[in-house]
Amino acid sequence: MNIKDAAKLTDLTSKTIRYYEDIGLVSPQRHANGYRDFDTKDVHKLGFVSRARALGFSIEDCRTLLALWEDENRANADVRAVAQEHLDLIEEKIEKLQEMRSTLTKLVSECASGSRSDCPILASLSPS
Amino acid sequence: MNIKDAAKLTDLTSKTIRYYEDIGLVSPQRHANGYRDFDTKDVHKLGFVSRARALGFSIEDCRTLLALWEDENRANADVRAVAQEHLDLIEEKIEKLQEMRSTLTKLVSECASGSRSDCPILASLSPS
DNA sequence: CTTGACCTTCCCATTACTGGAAGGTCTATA
DNA sequence: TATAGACCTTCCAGTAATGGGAAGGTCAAG
Repeated sequence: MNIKDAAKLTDLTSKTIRYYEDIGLVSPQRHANGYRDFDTKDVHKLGFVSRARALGFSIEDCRTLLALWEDENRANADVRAVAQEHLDLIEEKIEKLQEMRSTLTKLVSECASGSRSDCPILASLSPS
Repeated sequence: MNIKDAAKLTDLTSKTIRYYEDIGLVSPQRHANGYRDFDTKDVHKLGFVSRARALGFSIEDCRTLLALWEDENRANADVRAVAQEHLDLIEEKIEKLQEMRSTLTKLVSECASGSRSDCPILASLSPS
């Protein structure tokens, strides 16, 4: 299967798939003309990575998860550890963003309601 | 004032300040020996940017906000618009992250509780 | 006069791609 | 058979916002 078809099946772009080959996530065969030839296994791997990325896993996490996926003797705990670590990162990001949101929401609403000429948003950013 | 002192006053690093000069956010004078010389106004600008960055504003947002800050005739609505747009972005990110969190939390807990050999996390990433 | 803490510029690395140029290949149609 | 256009290839550069580190200049203290 050519790259575009593989891309369609995995919700990736051809560009991205080439990049994934560059960094060693997949290694499709080549046709005589040099075109990449993706088999079922390649497509499954790409789909796996695509879904993991959609859950926010980093490429390196994906690499690890792929290896675990292909490892008959893996321990579930190893997979769980990767996911848990990622989850912790997500929690952190959410908290940080919620803090920003809280501050900004307040400033924006103050700025909206006041008809005065000084802007609460700029004021909060200005040196005290 | 030398760069390190400006950095300390603004919670930035010297590296970051040099970068901000590169991209035109500040333009400190130079001493005869070539060292940057930050005056009060430079430091205020850097502090402004530092605080805006801490609220998640992009560098380009910071550039816009700085310009508005220095514009005597600015309209509050302009500032509010920048902040509101940023706020919308933050909301989006939070929602996306919360979705990821919800999915991952479920998978991790399933993986933790089950003593079976198939891993729910890997299973959810595998091709259907 | 030397040490160590600064300062400078410059270039490379990061993350996960995306865009584009230059050129080769395949297939269908005129 | 010629050609259009839809693919494919590689390679190079750019993104955001820094961080790391090399190579070298400067300054103040002891």
